[in-house]
Amino acid sequence: MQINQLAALAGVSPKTIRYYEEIGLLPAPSRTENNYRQYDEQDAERLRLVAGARRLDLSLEEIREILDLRDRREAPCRVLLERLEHKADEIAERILALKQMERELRQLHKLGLTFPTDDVDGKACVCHLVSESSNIDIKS
Amino acid sequence: MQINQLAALAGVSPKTIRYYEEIGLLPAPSRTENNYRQYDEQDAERLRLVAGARRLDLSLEEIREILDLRDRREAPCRVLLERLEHKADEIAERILALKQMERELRQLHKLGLTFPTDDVDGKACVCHLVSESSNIDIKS
DNA sequence: CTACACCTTCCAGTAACTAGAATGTCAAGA
DNA sequence: TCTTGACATTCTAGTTACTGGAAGGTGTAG
Repeated sequence: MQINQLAALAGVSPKTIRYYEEIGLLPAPSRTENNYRQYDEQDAERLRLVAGARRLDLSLEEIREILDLRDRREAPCRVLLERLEHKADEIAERILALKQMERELRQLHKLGLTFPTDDVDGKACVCHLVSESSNIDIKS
Repeated sequence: MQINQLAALAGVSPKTIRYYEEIGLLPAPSRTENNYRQYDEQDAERLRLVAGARRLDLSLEEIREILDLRDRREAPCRVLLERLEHKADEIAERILALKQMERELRQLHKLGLTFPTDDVDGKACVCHLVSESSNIDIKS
């Protein structure tokens, strides 16, 4: 199959596939006589693993590790399982941080609404609040 | 004050300050006779606004808009206020997406635990689950 | 005199692609 | 037969917001 077809199958762009090949994540495939890349089901499976892992937000480096294990015929399952859990923990943390940030933004917004919106220089302006935002204590 | 001092004041690195200057976010400051950058309180205030906004995850382009308004003596508060709200909405969305992803990862992990961990080729391996993860229906 | 801590510029690299230019190949329709 | 369109190829460069490092100048303390 050609690159476009493989791309559709895995849900990525052809550019992405060439990129993965360039960085050595995917092996260089055979070519037809007109120099088109030629893929088979095995390539598709490998790419699906990559794309699936990407969708789960694993980094290309993490994915490379997993593929390397697989290429050395060591079962990557244990490692993959670990990564999955680790990633979930990371995401949970990220969620907490984002929640905190959302709270701050909403607070700042609410506070800013009570301020005049045409005071360029004065202190009574949301700009000033933002400048100082690292120092604002936000309760609740 | 010198660049290091300004950096400490605003909570960013000197490199970052030079970078901001390079892309025109901060004006080129005056120099001492030995070519060191020389900053004053006004510079500090501007950088604090930038740093504060960055901490709230506004992009440099968004910040540039706000600064441009201010430089044209138009009060940027309204725009900034809008941006804050918009950013908060964006973050809320992102949180939802991440929560979904966390759920998926945990599900996958749990499911993977019930599979053998030494099956490189077989379908009964978490690797295979990941390959197919886009197709898995995750309830709850 | 020599560390040491500052400062300067410039070049390169990060992650994971994406955009675009210039060119080649192939099948179908007028 | 010609041309149009949809594929394919390679290459370069851009994205975001910095960070790291090299190579060198400056200023102060011991």
